[in-house]
Amino acid sequence: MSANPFPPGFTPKSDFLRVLGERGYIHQCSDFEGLDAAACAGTLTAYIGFDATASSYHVGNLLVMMMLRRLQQAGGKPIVVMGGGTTKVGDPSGKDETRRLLTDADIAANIESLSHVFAKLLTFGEGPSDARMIDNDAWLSRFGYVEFLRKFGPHFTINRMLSFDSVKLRLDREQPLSFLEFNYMLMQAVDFLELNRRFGCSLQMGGSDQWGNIINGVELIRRIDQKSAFALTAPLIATASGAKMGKTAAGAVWLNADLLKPYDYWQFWRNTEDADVGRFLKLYTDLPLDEIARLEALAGAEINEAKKVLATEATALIHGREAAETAAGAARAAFEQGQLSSDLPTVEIARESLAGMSNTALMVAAGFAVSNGDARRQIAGGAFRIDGVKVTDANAAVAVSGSQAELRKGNSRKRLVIV
RNA sequence: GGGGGAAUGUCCCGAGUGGCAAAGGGGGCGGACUGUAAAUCCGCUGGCGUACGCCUUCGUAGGUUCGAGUCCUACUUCCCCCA
Repeated sequence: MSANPFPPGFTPKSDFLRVLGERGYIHQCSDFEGLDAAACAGTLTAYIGFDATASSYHVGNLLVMMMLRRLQQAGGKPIVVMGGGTTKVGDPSGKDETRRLLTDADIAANIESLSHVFAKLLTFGEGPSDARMIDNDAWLSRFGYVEFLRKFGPHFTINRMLSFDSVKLRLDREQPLSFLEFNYMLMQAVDFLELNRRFGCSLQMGGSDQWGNIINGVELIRRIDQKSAFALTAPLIATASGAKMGKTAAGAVWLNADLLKPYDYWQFWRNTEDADVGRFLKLYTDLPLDEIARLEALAGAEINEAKKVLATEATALIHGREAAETAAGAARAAFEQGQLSSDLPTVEIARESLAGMSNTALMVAAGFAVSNGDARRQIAGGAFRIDGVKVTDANAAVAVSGSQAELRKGNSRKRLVIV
């Protein structure tokens, strides 16, 4: 059981805080008592801001998305703020160098591609606890420079801004922090103020690296409107062996299906470390806690059953129940029955081009190697199999006679080749 | 304004006397062992070529040299001291 995230003597009365606490989402809160009272008093409206710097989110972003889902499940109203405006400036938190500036067109394209995942996790609409999505460019771009400075500048001191981790990290590493980025925290604070006024949004959530940014918003609301608002952050999730969540060989574990196939997404969860299964079930699935407790208690090789449940449930949330079952079935056929499954991710190669193709080229084509040299080294290390037969000669022609074959790299990465 | 230092393999940290594809970690990948896990041990970790090999890399741009990560000049960014 995870440690009690609440201060001594505090027991939440609201479903929202109780569930977040039980399932392990809570790292820090500006005022547990006040937030709990607000959650009990009526519909709690909370927001999380999301960057639009890439075309897909990855599992590292999933945690806070789940917090919005929990809020809605508890009767609250979630607001997704797309950072169309803030992305024009760039959040320095957690980055050790300045990102290249994105064009407005890039940002618009990213937002389009990013929005879909929220529809999977939240119910949108006009009802009291329906989710809303809003782009902060709507208000941030309206301000003139002098107007912005006069309105909000007096409420921030450089002394304090310099003390925030996002700034200190950059300074300590002797990396430049541009004035542009330095302004990011003001913009995020203004977001919170604006949402508080428009929708009565009184809570901002985020990752633990957002604490400083969120607190700035809480204080701005108190100073300008004399109202109370709250900050709540989630812990940084790492695996039991300390690796950051969501980084694998192939890069980030993307949530968009065009960047990472549901099958591979399922595999990601299937390969969870034993020690993380219970924690991840609580965070990344909707299964009830007693069911999770049962799964978590499985010992030895039986814990694999829990991992399959985790994989299927987590995949169903993002890619739908059907895709999750398909992925589970493909894995069952490929791993447990040793059969070819047409549901494995496939690589299609024309018969003519296969004729003279070397094993090296095939491995690159399958996405198992990033370069020919990499493929050669992998083959030398015995990493590559075709239909279970280890490939030994990197330069030999591919030995595939039928119309399809199973490619395998390492113990667990599989692809189907269709000729 | 003056003086002194720093920037290294585009994942991170970090050695580096003019001969360097560049020590060592971490991370990652692969092999063995397993349960598609962890731990442990071993191997790999710039690109192209079957290969003697070729190409591109040490903040940016020039220069000296047969040869430059290493020396010189200018620039960019950061740190420290003096004013």
